[in-house]
Amino acid sequence: MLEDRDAQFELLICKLSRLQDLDAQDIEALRKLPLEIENVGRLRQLIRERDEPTRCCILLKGFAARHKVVASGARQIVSFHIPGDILDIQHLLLGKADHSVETITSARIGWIPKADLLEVAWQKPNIGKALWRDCLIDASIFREWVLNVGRRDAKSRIAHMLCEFVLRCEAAGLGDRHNFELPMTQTQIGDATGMTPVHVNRMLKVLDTQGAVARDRNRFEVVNWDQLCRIADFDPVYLHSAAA
Amino acid sequence: MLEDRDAQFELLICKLSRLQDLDAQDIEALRKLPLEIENVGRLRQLIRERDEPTRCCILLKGFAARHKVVASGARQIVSFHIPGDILDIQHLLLGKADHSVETITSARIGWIPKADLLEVAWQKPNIGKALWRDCLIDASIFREWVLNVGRRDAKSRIAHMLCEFVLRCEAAGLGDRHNFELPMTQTQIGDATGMTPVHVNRMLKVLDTQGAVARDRNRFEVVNWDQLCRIADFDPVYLHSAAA
DNA sequence: CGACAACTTGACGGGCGTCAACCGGAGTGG
DNA sequence: CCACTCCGGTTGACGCCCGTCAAGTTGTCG
Repeated sequence: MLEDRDAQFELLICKLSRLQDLDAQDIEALRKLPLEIENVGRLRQLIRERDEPTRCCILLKGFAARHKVVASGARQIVSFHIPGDILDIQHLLLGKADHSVETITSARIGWIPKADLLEVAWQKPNIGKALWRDCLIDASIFREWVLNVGRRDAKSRIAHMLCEFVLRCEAAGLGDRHNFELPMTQTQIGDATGMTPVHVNRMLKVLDTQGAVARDRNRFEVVNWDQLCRIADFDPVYLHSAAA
Repeated sequence: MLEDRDAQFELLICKLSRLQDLDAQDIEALRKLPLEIENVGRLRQLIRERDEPTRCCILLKGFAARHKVVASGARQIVSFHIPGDILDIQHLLLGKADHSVETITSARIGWIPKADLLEVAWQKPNIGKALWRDCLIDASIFREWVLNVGRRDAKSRIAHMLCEFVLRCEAAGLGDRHNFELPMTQTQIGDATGMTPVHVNRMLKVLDTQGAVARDRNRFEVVNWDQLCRIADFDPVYLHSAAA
Protein backbone atom coordinates (compact mmCIF):
# COMPACT_ATOMS: atom_id res chain seq x y z
CA MET A 1 0.00 0.00 0.00
CA LEU A 2 2.91 2.33 0.61
CA GLU A 3 4.15 2.22 -2.96
CA ASP A 4 0.55 2.75 -3.97
CA ARG A 5 0.52 5.85 -1.83
CA ASP A 6 3.66 7.06 -3.55
CA ALA A 7 2.05 6.40 -6.89
CA GLN A 8 -0.84 8.68 -5.97
CA PHE A 9 1.60 11.48 -5.30
CA GLU A 10 3.16 11.13 -8.73
CA LEU A 11 0.22 12.84 -10.37
CA LEU A 12 0.45 15.84 -8.10
CA ILE A 13 4.22 16.06 -8.39
CA CYS A 14 3.99 15.80 -12.14
CA LYS A 15 1.42 18.54 -12.29
CA LEU A 16 3.35 20.91 -10.02
CA SER A 17 6.59 20.20 -11.88
CA ARG A 18 5.01 21.47 -15.04
CA LEU A 19 4.22 24.72 -13.24
CA GLN A 20 7.57 25.24 -11.53
CA ASP A 21 10.88 23.39 -11.36
CA LEU A 22 11.00 21.31 -8.19
CA ASP A 23 14.17 19.96 -6.59
CA ALA A 24 14.56 16.72 -4.68
CA GLN A 25 13.77 18.35 -1.36
CA ASP A 26 10.58 19.85 -2.70
CA ILE A 27 9.43 16.47 -3.90
CA GLU A 28 10.43 14.87 -0.63
CA ALA A 29 8.35 17.45 1.25
CA LEU A 30 5.36 16.72 -0.97
CA ARG A 31 5.61 13.00 -0.36
CA LYS A 32 5.56 13.57 3.38
CA LEU A 33 2.20 15.29 3.23
CA PRO A 34 -0.67 13.42 4.82
CA LEU A 35 -2.91 12.13 2.06
CA GLU A 36 -6.21 10.43 2.62
CA ILE A 37 -7.49 8.55 -0.37
CA GLU A 38 -11.15 8.02 -1.07
CA ASN A 39 -12.94 6.36 -3.96
CA VAL A 40 -16.28 7.91 -4.72
CA GLY A 41 -19.12 7.43 -7.15
CA ARG A 42 -20.54 9.64 -9.84
CA LEU A 43 -22.15 12.98 -8.91
CA ARG A 44 -20.70 12.93 -5.43
CA GLN A 45 -20.62 16.37 -3.81
CA LEU A 46 -17.10 16.89 -2.50
CA ILE A 47 -17.52 20.48 -1.36
CA ARG A 48 -20.76 22.32 -0.90
CA GLU A 49 -21.14 26.06 -1.36
CA ARG A 50 -20.81 27.78 2.03
CA ASP A 51 -18.84 24.94 3.57
CA GLU A 52 -15.66 25.85 5.39
CA PRO A 53 -13.28 23.12 4.28
CA THR A 54 -10.32 22.14 6.43
CA ARG A 55 -8.66 20.09 3.72
CA CYS A 56 -7.93 20.36 0.03
CA CYS A 57 -8.96 17.73 -2.45
CA ILE A 58 -6.95 16.50 -5.39
CA LEU A 59 -8.48 14.59 -8.24
CA LEU A 60 -6.49 11.38 -8.78
CA LYS A 61 -8.79 9.53 -11.15
CA GLY A 62 -11.98 10.42 -12.99
CA PHE A 63 -13.49 13.80 -13.75
CA ALA A 64 -15.05 16.57 -11.71
CA ALA A 65 -16.68 19.96 -12.10
CA ARG A 66 -17.17 23.05 -9.99
CA HIS A 67 -20.45 24.89 -10.14
CA LYS A 68 -22.61 27.64 -8.71
CA VAL A 69 -26.38 28.04 -8.71
CA VAL A 70 -28.75 30.97 -9.07
CA ALA A 71 -31.88 31.51 -6.99
CA SER A 72 -34.10 29.98 -9.67
CA GLY A 73 -32.10 26.79 -9.37
CA ALA A 74 -30.22 27.02 -12.67
CA ARG A 75 -26.68 25.68 -12.50
CA GLN A 76 -23.54 27.14 -13.98
CA ILE A 77 -20.48 24.96 -14.19
CA VAL A 78 -17.39 27.16 -13.88
CA SER A 79 -14.73 24.54 -14.57
CA PHE A 80 -14.09 20.94 -15.48
CA HIS A 81 -11.26 18.97 -13.94
CA ILE A 82 -9.07 16.11 -14.98
CA PRO A 83 -6.79 13.81 -12.96
CA GLY A 84 -3.96 15.71 -11.30
CA ASP A 85 -5.99 18.86 -10.77
CA ILE A 86 -6.29 20.42 -7.35
CA LEU A 87 -9.99 21.00 -6.94
CA ASP A 88 -10.17 23.64 -4.28
CA ILE A 89 -6.81 25.22 -3.77
CA GLN A 90 -8.60 28.53 -3.22
CA HIS A 91 -9.63 27.29 0.21
CA LEU A 92 -6.04 27.40 1.34
CA LEU A 93 -6.56 31.10 1.97
CA LEU A 94 -10.31 31.66 1.72
CA GLY A 95 -12.60 30.53 4.47
CA LYS A 96 -16.01 29.91 3.00
CA ALA A 97 -16.60 28.02 -0.23
CA ASP A 98 -18.26 30.23 -2.84
CA HIS A 99 -19.13 27.28 -5.07
CA SER A 100 -19.62 23.53 -5.03
CA VAL A 101 -17.39 20.77 -6.32
CA GLU A 102 -18.70 17.44 -7.51
CA THR A 103 -17.53 14.46 -9.48
CA ILE A 104 -19.02 13.87 -12.92
CA THR A 105 -17.72 10.30 -13.13
CA SER A 106 -16.68 7.86 -10.48
CA ALA A 107 -13.38 9.09 -9.13
CA ARG A 108 -10.50 8.73 -6.72
CA ILE A 109 -9.89 11.71 -4.46
CA GLY A 110 -6.87 12.60 -2.34
CA TRP A 111 -7.48 14.77 0.71
CA ILE A 112 -4.68 16.89 2.18
CA PRO A 113 -5.20 19.00 5.32
CA LYS A 114 -5.14 22.71 4.52
CA ALA A 115 -2.67 23.51 7.28
CA ASP A 116 -0.08 21.01 6.06
CA LEU A 117 -0.27 22.12 2.47
CA LEU A 118 -0.08 25.76 3.48
CA GLU A 119 2.98 25.09 5.62
CA VAL A 120 4.81 23.34 2.81
CA ALA A 121 3.90 26.17 0.45
CA TRP A 122 5.75 28.67 2.62
CA GLN A 123 8.66 26.44 3.58
CA LYS A 124 9.38 25.44 0.01
CA PRO A 125 9.11 28.50 -2.24
CA ASN A 126 9.06 26.38 -5.38
CA ILE A 127 5.97 24.58 -4.17
CA GLY A 128 4.40 27.86 -3.17
CA LYS A 129 5.07 29.29 -6.57
CA ALA A 130 3.68 26.24 -8.30
CA LEU A 131 0.49 26.42 -6.26
CA TRP A 132 0.14 30.14 -6.71
CA ARG A 133 0.72 29.83 -10.44
CA ASP A 134 -1.91 27.10 -10.53
CA CYS A 135 -4.37 29.56 -9.00
CA LEU A 136 -3.45 32.16 -11.58
CA ILE A 137 -4.01 29.79 -14.48
CA ASP A 138 -7.31 28.82 -12.92
CA ALA A 139 -8.27 32.49 -12.93
CA SER A 140 -7.13 32.90 -16.52
CA ILE A 141 -9.41 30.07 -17.57
CA PHE A 142 -12.32 31.69 -15.73
CA ARG A 143 -11.69 34.88 -17.68
CA GLU A 144 -11.80 32.97 -20.93
CA TRP A 145 -15.06 31.38 -19.81
CA VAL A 146 -16.57 34.79 -19.08
CA LEU A 147 -15.67 35.72 -22.65
CA ASN A 148 -17.01 32.41 -23.90
CA VAL A 149 -20.47 32.65 -22.38
CA GLY A 150 -20.60 36.42 -22.78
CA ARG A 151 -19.58 36.98 -26.37
CA ARG A 152 -19.63 33.79 -28.43
CA ASP A 153 -22.63 32.19 -30.07
CA ALA A 154 -23.85 28.74 -29.19
CA LYS A 155 -21.82 26.77 -31.72
CA SER A 156 -18.55 28.54 -30.93
CA ARG A 157 -19.13 28.21 -27.22
CA ILE A 158 -19.42 24.46 -27.37
CA ALA A 159 -16.54 24.16 -29.81
CA HIS A 160 -14.39 26.24 -27.47
CA MET A 161 -15.24 24.13 -24.47
CA LEU A 162 -14.36 21.02 -26.48
CA CYS A 163 -11.03 22.43 -27.67
CA GLU A 164 -10.00 23.32 -24.14
CA PHE A 165 -11.01 20.00 -22.70
CA VAL A 166 -9.40 17.92 -25.42
CA LEU A 167 -6.16 19.86 -25.18
CA ARG A 168 -5.96 19.53 -21.40
CA CYS A 169 -6.71 15.82 -21.55
CA GLU A 170 -4.07 15.23 -24.19
CA ALA A 171 -1.52 17.16 -22.16
CA ALA A 172 -2.28 15.00 -19.17
CA GLY A 173 -1.84 11.90 -21.28
CA LEU A 174 -5.47 10.82 -21.27
CA GLY A 175 -6.32 9.50 -24.72
CA ASP A 176 -5.94 11.52 -27.88
CA ARG A 177 -8.28 13.77 -29.77
CA HIS A 178 -9.10 11.11 -32.34
CA ASN A 179 -10.42 8.60 -29.92
CA PHE A 180 -11.85 10.17 -26.93
CA GLU A 181 -14.52 9.67 -24.34
CA LEU A 182 -16.39 12.77 -23.29
CA PRO A 183 -17.11 12.26 -19.61
CA MET A 184 -19.82 14.90 -19.34
CA THR A 185 -23.46 14.76 -20.38
CA GLN A 186 -25.02 17.24 -22.76
CA THR A 187 -26.83 18.78 -19.82
CA GLN A 188 -23.46 19.39 -18.15
CA ILE A 189 -22.06 20.88 -21.35
CA GLY A 190 -25.05 23.19 -21.30
CA ASP A 191 -24.41 24.10 -17.68
CA ALA A 192 -20.85 24.98 -18.59
CA THR A 193 -21.74 27.05 -21.64
CA GLY A 194 -24.88 28.72 -20.36
CA MET A 195 -27.26 26.86 -22.65
CA THR A 196 -30.11 24.38 -22.51
CA PRO A 197 -29.38 20.70 -23.14
CA VAL A 198 -31.70 20.82 -26.14
CA HIS A 199 -29.68 23.48 -27.84
CA VAL A 200 -26.40 21.76 -26.94
CA ASN A 201 -27.72 18.76 -28.79
CA ARG A 202 -28.60 20.81 -31.84
CA MET A 203 -25.18 22.47 -31.95
CA LEU A 204 -23.30 19.20 -31.47
CA LYS A 205 -25.24 17.86 -34.40
CA VAL A 206 -24.16 20.84 -36.49
CA LEU A 207 -20.51 20.38 -35.51
CA ASP A 208 -20.92 16.76 -36.51
CA THR A 209 -22.57 17.49 -39.87
CA GLN A 210 -19.98 20.11 -40.67
CA GLY A 211 -17.28 17.50 -40.22
CA ALA A 212 -15.51 19.06 -37.26
CA VAL A 213 -16.26 16.24 -34.86
CA ALA A 214 -17.73 12.74 -35.01
CA ARG A 215 -19.81 11.04 -32.37
CA ASP A 216 -20.82 7.47 -31.79
CA ARG A 217 -22.43 6.52 -28.52
CA ASN A 218 -20.25 8.18 -25.93
CA ARG A 219 -17.15 7.98 -28.09
CA PHE A 220 -16.07 11.28 -29.43
CA GLU A 221 -13.59 12.22 -32.09
CA VAL A 222 -12.16 15.48 -33.30
CA VAL A 223 -12.17 14.96 -37.06
CA ASN A 224 -10.83 18.34 -38.03
CA TRP A 225 -8.92 20.08 -35.27
CA ASP A 226 -8.15 23.22 -37.23
CA GLN A 227 -11.73 23.65 -38.24
CA LEU A 228 -12.91 23.14 -34.68
CA CYS A 229 -10.44 25.75 -33.47
CA ARG A 230 -11.62 28.17 -36.12
CA ILE A 231 -15.25 27.68 -35.18
CA ALA A 232 -14.33 28.03 -31.52
CA ASP A 233 -12.15 31.11 -31.97
CA PHE A 234 -9.73 29.09 -29.86
CA ASP A 235 -6.34 30.46 -28.88
CA PRO A 236 -4.57 28.45 -26.16
CA VAL A 237 -2.53 31.38 -24.84
CA TYR A 238 -4.89 31.66 -21.89
CA LEU A 239 -3.93 28.17 -20.71
CA HIS A 240 -0.42 29.49 -20.09
CA SER A 241 1.20 26.28 -21.22
CA ALA A 242 -0.61 24.32 -18.56
CA ALA A 243 -1.59 22.13 -21.48
CA ALA A 244 1.40 22.39 -23.76
CA MET B 1 7.05 64.91 -3.06
CA LEU B 2 8.30 62.26 -0.68
CA GLU B 3 5.29 62.50 1.61
CA ASP B 4 3.21 62.39 -1.55
CA ARG B 5 4.95 59.16 -2.46
CA ASP B 6 4.13 57.78 0.97
CA ALA B 7 0.55 58.81 0.51
CA GLN B 8 0.34 56.78 -2.68
CA PHE B 9 1.42 53.71 -0.76
CA GLU B 10 -1.33 54.16 1.80
CA LEU B 11 -3.95 52.86 -0.61
CA LEU B 12 -1.99 49.69 -1.30
CA ILE B 13 -1.17 49.13 2.35
CA CYS B 14 -4.78 49.70 3.30
CA LYS B 15 -5.95 47.21 0.70
CA LEU B 16 -3.45 44.51 1.67
CA SER B 17 -4.18 45.05 5.38
CA ARG B 18 -7.78 44.16 4.75
CA LEU B 19 -6.61 40.88 3.23
CA GLN B 20 -4.04 39.92 5.84
CA ASP B 21 -2.70 41.44 9.07
CA LEU B 22 0.54 43.26 8.35
CA ASP B 23 3.12 44.18 10.96
CA ALA B 24 5.37 47.25 10.98
CA GLN B 25 8.13 45.46 9.09
CA ASP B 26 5.77 44.38 6.36
CA ILE B 27 4.59 47.92 5.89
CA GLU B 28 8.16 49.17 5.95
CA ALA B 29 9.07 46.69 3.22
CA LEU B 30 6.16 47.85 1.10
CA ARG B 31 7.16 51.49 1.43
CA LYS B 32 10.65 50.66 0.21
CA LEU B 33 9.35 49.28 -3.07
CA PRO B 34 10.19 51.30 -6.15
CA LEU B 35 7.02 52.98 -7.33
CA GLU B 36 6.73 54.95 -10.51
CA ILE B 37 3.70 57.17 -10.67
CA GLU B 38 1.98 58.09 -13.89
CA ASN B 39 -1.13 60.12 -14.57
CA VAL B 40 -3.00 58.95 -17.62
CA GLY B 41 -6.11 59.89 -19.54
CA ARG B 42 -9.30 58.01 -20.22
CA LEU B 43 -9.23 54.82 -22.29
CA ARG B 44 -5.49 54.45 -21.99
CA GLN B 45 -4.27 50.91 -22.62
CA LEU B 46 -2.02 49.96 -19.73
CA ILE B 47 -1.42 46.37 -20.76
CA ARG B 48 -2.12 44.81 -24.12
CA GLU B 49 -3.03 41.17 -24.59
CA ARG B 50 0.12 39.18 -25.44
CA ASP B 51 2.44 41.72 -23.82
CA GLU B 52 5.03 40.37 -21.43
CA PRO B 53 4.95 42.93 -18.64
CA THR B 54 7.97 43.46 -16.42
CA ARG B 55 6.11 45.51 -13.86
CA CYS B 56 2.80 45.44 -12.07
CA CYS B 57 0.39 48.34 -12.09
CA ILE B 58 -1.67 49.57 -9.21
CA LEU B 59 -4.66 51.81 -9.64
CA LEU B 60 -4.26 54.83 -7.36
CA LYS B 61 -7.03 57.06 -8.66
CA GLY B 62 -9.80 56.63 -11.20
CA PHE B 63 -11.30 53.48 -12.63
CA ALA B 64 -10.11 50.74 -14.95
CA ALA B 65 -11.30 47.56 -16.62
CA ARG B 66 -9.75 44.37 -17.95
CA HIS B 67 -11.06 42.89 -21.15
CA LYS B 68 -10.62 40.27 -23.84
CA VAL B 69 -11.79 40.24 -27.44
CA VAL B 70 -13.13 37.59 -29.79
CA ALA B 71 -12.15 37.21 -33.43
CA SER B 72 -15.20 39.12 -34.60
CA GLY B 73 -14.01 42.08 -32.57
CA ALA B 74 -16.60 41.92 -29.79
CA ARG B 75 -15.24 42.90 -26.40
CA GLN B 76 -15.85 41.24 -23.06
CA ILE B 77 -14.91 43.13 -19.94
CA VAL B 78 -13.91 40.63 -17.27
CA SER B 79 -13.51 43.00 -14.33
CA PHE B 80 -13.84 46.57 -13.18
CA HIS B 81 -11.33 48.12 -10.84
CA ILE B 82 -11.38 50.84 -8.24
CA PRO B 83 -8.56 52.75 -6.53
CA GLY B 84 -6.32 50.48 -4.49
CA ASP B 85 -6.74 47.50 -6.80
CA ILE B 86 -3.74 45.75 -8.24
CA LEU B 87 -4.51 45.51 -11.92
CA ASP B 88 -2.30 42.71 -13.11
CA ILE B 89 -0.98 40.78 -10.19
CA GLN B 90 -1.30 37.64 -12.30
CA HIS B 91 1.77 38.72 -14.24
CA LEU B 92 3.91 38.18 -11.17
CA LEU B 93 3.99 34.52 -12.12
CA LEU B 94 2.59 34.34 -15.63
CA GLY B 95 4.61 35.49 -18.58
CA LYS B 96 2.26 36.54 -21.32
CA ALA B 97 -0.81 38.71 -20.77
CA ASP B 98 -3.99 36.86 -21.69
CA HIS B 99 -6.07 40.02 -21.63
CA SER B 100 -5.82 43.79 -21.83
CA VAL B 101 -6.10 46.42 -19.12
CA GLU B 102 -7.30 49.94 -19.75
CA THR B 103 -8.54 52.93 -17.83
CA ILE B 104 -12.18 53.90 -18.15
CA THR B 105 -11.65 57.33 -16.58
CA SER B 106 -8.58 59.47 -16.24
CA ALA B 107 -6.43 57.81 -13.61
CA ARG B 108 -3.27 57.72 -11.59
CA ILE B 109 -1.22 54.54 -11.92
CA GLY B 110 1.60 53.20 -9.78
CA TRP B 111 4.12 50.90 -11.44
CA ILE B 112 6.13 48.41 -9.39
CA PRO B 113 8.75 46.16 -11.00
CA LYS B 114 7.65 42.52 -10.96
CA ALA B 115 10.93 41.30 -9.52
CA ASP B 116 10.80 43.61 -6.51
CA LEU B 117 7.22 42.78 -5.66
CA LEU B 118 7.88 39.09 -6.06
CA GLU B 119 10.88 39.30 -3.75
CA VAL B 120 8.93 41.07 -1.04
CA ALA B 121 6.15 38.51 -1.38
CA TRP B 122 8.51 35.69 -0.46
CA GLN B 123 10.51 37.56 2.17
CA LYS B 124 7.44 38.74 4.01
CA PRO B 125 4.94 35.89 4.23
CA ASN B 126 2.15 38.22 5.29
CA ILE B 127 2.54 40.20 2.12
CA GLY B 128 2.71 37.04 0.08
CA LYS B 129 -0.47 35.79 1.66
CA ALA B 130 -2.22 39.08 1.10
CA LEU B 131 -1.25 39.06 -2.57
CA TRP B 132 -2.16 35.43 -3.03
CA ARG B 133 -5.49 35.96 -1.33
CA ASP B 134 -6.10 38.92 -3.60
CA CYS B 135 -5.63 36.61 -6.59
CA LEU B 136 -8.04 34.12 -5.11
CA ILE B 137 -10.73 36.73 -4.56
CA ASP B 138 -10.15 37.91 -8.11
CA ALA B 139 -10.80 34.37 -9.28
CA SER B 140 -13.91 34.08 -7.13
CA ILE B 141 -15.31 37.21 -8.75
CA PHE B 142 -14.60 35.74 -12.19
CA ARG B 143 -16.56 32.66 -11.23
CA GLU B 144 -19.49 34.79 -10.21
CA TRP B 145 -19.25 36.61 -13.53
CA VAL B 146 -19.35 33.33 -15.42
CA LEU B 147 -22.55 32.57 -13.55
CA ASN B 148 -23.83 36.07 -14.19
CA VAL B 149 -23.44 36.07 -17.96
CA GLY B 150 -24.21 32.37 -18.23
CA ARG B 151 -27.37 31.99 -16.21
CA ARG B 152 -29.02 35.28 -15.39
CA ASP B 153 -31.33 37.29 -17.62
CA ALA B 154 -30.51 40.79 -18.79
CA LYS B 155 -32.12 42.70 -15.94
CA SER B 156 -30.57 40.56 -13.22
CA ARG B 157 -27.20 40.69 -14.89
CA ILE B 158 -27.06 44.46 -14.83
CA ALA B 159 -28.48 44.63 -11.33
CA HIS B 160 -25.81 42.19 -10.17
CA MET B 161 -23.02 44.17 -11.76
CA LEU B 162 -24.36 47.30 -10.05
CA CYS B 163 -24.63 45.64 -6.64
CA GLU B 164 -21.06 44.42 -6.81
CA PHE B 165 -19.67 47.71 -7.98
CA VAL B 166 -21.56 49.80 -5.46
CA LEU B 167 -20.55 47.53 -2.60
CA ARG B 168 -16.88 47.58 -3.54
CA CYS B 169 -16.88 51.35 -3.94
CA GLU B 170 -18.53 51.85 -0.59
CA ALA B 171 -16.03 49.54 1.08
CA ALA B 172 -13.21 51.55 -0.42
CA GLY B 173 -14.76 54.73 0.88
CA LEU B 174 -15.78 56.17 -2.49
CA GLY B 175 -19.16 57.81 -2.13
CA ASP B 176 -22.25 55.99 -0.93
CA ARG B 177 -24.96 54.12 -2.73
CA HIS B 178 -27.40 57.00 -2.51
CA ASN B 179 -25.24 59.45 -4.36
CA PHE B 180 -22.98 57.81 -6.74
CA GLU B 181 -21.27 58.40 -10.01
CA LEU B 182 -21.12 55.46 -12.36
CA PRO B 183 -17.80 55.78 -14.14
CA MET B 184 -18.60 53.41 -16.99
CA THR B 185 -20.67 53.98 -20.12
CA GLN B 186 -23.64 51.84 -21.04
CA THR B 187 -21.54 50.28 -23.77
CA GLN B 188 -19.03 49.23 -21.14
CA ILE B 189 -21.77 47.85 -18.94
CA GLY B 190 -22.85 45.85 -21.96
CA ASP B 191 -19.32 44.61 -22.54
CA ALA B 192 -19.22 43.46 -18.94
CA THR B 193 -22.56 41.70 -18.98
CA GLY B 194 -22.46 40.26 -22.48
CA MET B 195 -25.17 42.50 -23.89
CA THR B 196 -25.64 45.24 -26.46
CA PRO B 197 -25.65 48.87 -25.31
CA VAL B 198 -29.21 49.20 -26.59
CA HIS B 199 -30.48 46.49 -24.34
CA VAL B 200 -28.47 47.80 -21.40
CA ASN B 201 -30.31 51.05 -21.85
CA ARG B 202 -33.68 49.31 -21.90
CA MET B 203 -32.94 47.34 -18.75
CA LEU B 204 -31.60 50.36 -16.86
CA LYS B 205 -34.82 52.08 -17.68
CA VAL B 206 -36.78 49.16 -16.27
CA LEU B 207 -34.72 49.18 -13.07
CA ASP B 208 -35.45 52.89 -12.87
CA THR B 209 -39.19 52.57 -13.48
CA GLN B 210 -39.44 49.76 -10.96
CA GLY B 211 -37.94 52.04 -8.34
CA ALA B 212 -34.75 50.08 -7.68
CA VAL B 213 -32.43 52.81 -8.92
CA ALA B 214 -32.68 56.42 -10.00
CA ARG B 215 -30.63 58.14 -12.66
CA ASP B 216 -30.05 61.74 -13.52
CA ARG B 217 -27.34 62.67 -15.96
CA ASN B 218 -24.40 60.56 -14.86
CA ARG B 219 -25.46 60.61 -11.23
CA PHE B 220 -26.74 57.32 -10.05
CA GLU B 221 -28.62 56.34 -6.93
CA VAL B 222 -29.65 53.04 -5.45
CA VAL B 223 -33.17 53.83 -4.28
CA ASN B 224 -34.02 50.40 -2.95
CA TRP B 225 -30.99 48.30 -2.14
CA ASP B 226 -32.94 45.25 -1.02
CA GLN B 227 -35.01 45.23 -4.15
CA LEU B 228 -31.93 45.62 -6.31
CA CYS B 229 -30.29 42.69 -4.53
CA ARG B 230 -33.40 40.60 -5.02
CA ILE B 231 -33.54 41.39 -8.72
CA ALA B 232 -29.82 40.69 -8.99
CA ASP B 233 -29.90 37.44 -7.00
CA PHE B 234 -26.97 39.07 -5.22
CA ASP B 235 -25.16 37.32 -2.40
CA PRO B 236 -21.85 38.94 -1.42
CA VAL B 237 -20.29 35.73 -0.10
CA TYR B 238 -18.20 35.48 -3.26
CA LEU B 239 -16.46 38.77 -2.46
CA HIS B 240 -14.96 37.06 0.59
CA SER B 241 -15.25 40.19 2.70
CA ALA B 242 -13.06 42.10 0.32
CA ALA B 243 -15.90 44.57 0.42
CA ALA B 244 -17.26 44.16 3.93
C1' DC C 1 -21.99 76.86 -32.95
C1' DG C 2 -20.35 72.66 -35.05
C1' DA C 3 -18.70 68.00 -34.01
C1' DC C 4 -18.85 64.11 -31.53
C1' DA C 5 -19.76 60.74 -28.04
C1' DA C 6 -23.19 58.84 -25.28
C1' DC C 7 -27.85 58.07 -24.41
C1' DT C 8 -32.69 57.04 -25.91
C1' DT C 9 -36.40 54.97 -28.32
C1' DG C 10 -38.93 52.23 -31.82
C1' DA C 11 -39.46 48.49 -35.33
C1' DC C 12 -38.21 44.15 -36.73
C1' DG C 13 -36.02 39.63 -36.91
C1' DG C 14 -33.48 35.64 -35.36
C1' DG C 15 -31.10 32.67 -32.05
C1' DC C 16 -32.04 30.15 -28.47
C1' DG C 17 -35.33 28.72 -24.67
C1' DT C 18 -39.44 26.04 -23.73
C1' DC C 19 -42.42 22.30 -24.11
C1' DA C 20 -43.38 17.89 -25.56
C1' DA C 21 -42.76 13.46 -27.49
C1' DC C 22 -39.99 9.58 -28.61
C1' DC C 23 -35.89 6.52 -28.66
C1' DG C 24 -32.16 3.71 -26.97
C1' DG C 25 -29.12 1.75 -23.51
C1' DA C 26 -28.11 0.46 -18.71
C1' DG C 27 -29.47 -1.11 -14.57
C1' DT C 28 -32.84 -3.72 -11.62
C1' DG C 29 -35.91 -7.04 -10.10
C1' DG C 30 -38.92 -10.77 -10.95
C1' DC D 1 -34.65 -14.11 -19.79
C1' DC D 2 -37.76 -10.43 -20.00
C1' DA D 3 -40.46 -6.42 -18.21
C1' DC D 4 -39.85 -2.16 -16.07
C1' DT D 5 -37.70 2.12 -14.93
C1' DC D 6 -34.79 5.84 -15.55
C1' DC D 7 -31.50 8.72 -17.49
C1' DG D 8 -29.64 10.77 -21.41
C1' DG D 9 -30.01 11.80 -26.10
C1' DT D 10 -32.80 13.39 -30.19
C1' DT D 11 -36.08 15.92 -32.79
C1' DG D 12 -39.91 19.20 -33.91
C1' DA D 13 -43.09 23.22 -33.05
C1' DC D 14 -43.55 27.52 -31.19
C1' DG D 15 -42.51 31.85 -28.93
C1' DC D 16 -39.80 35.29 -26.53
C1' DC D 17 -35.76 37.73 -25.20
C1' DC D 18 -32.47 40.26 -26.89
C1' DG D 19 -29.66 41.64 -31.10
C1' DT D 20 -29.79 44.66 -35.08
C1' DC D 21 -30.72 48.72 -37.52
C1' DA D 22 -31.94 53.29 -37.64
C1' DA D 23 -33.23 57.83 -36.18
C1' DG D 24 -33.37 61.35 -32.89
C1' DT D 25 -31.89 63.75 -28.48
C1' DT D 26 -28.77 65.48 -25.10
C1' DG D 27 -24.49 67.03 -23.12
C1' DT D 28 -19.67 68.41 -23.80
C1' DC D 29 -15.80 70.32 -25.65
C1' DG D 30 -13.39 72.76 -29.14
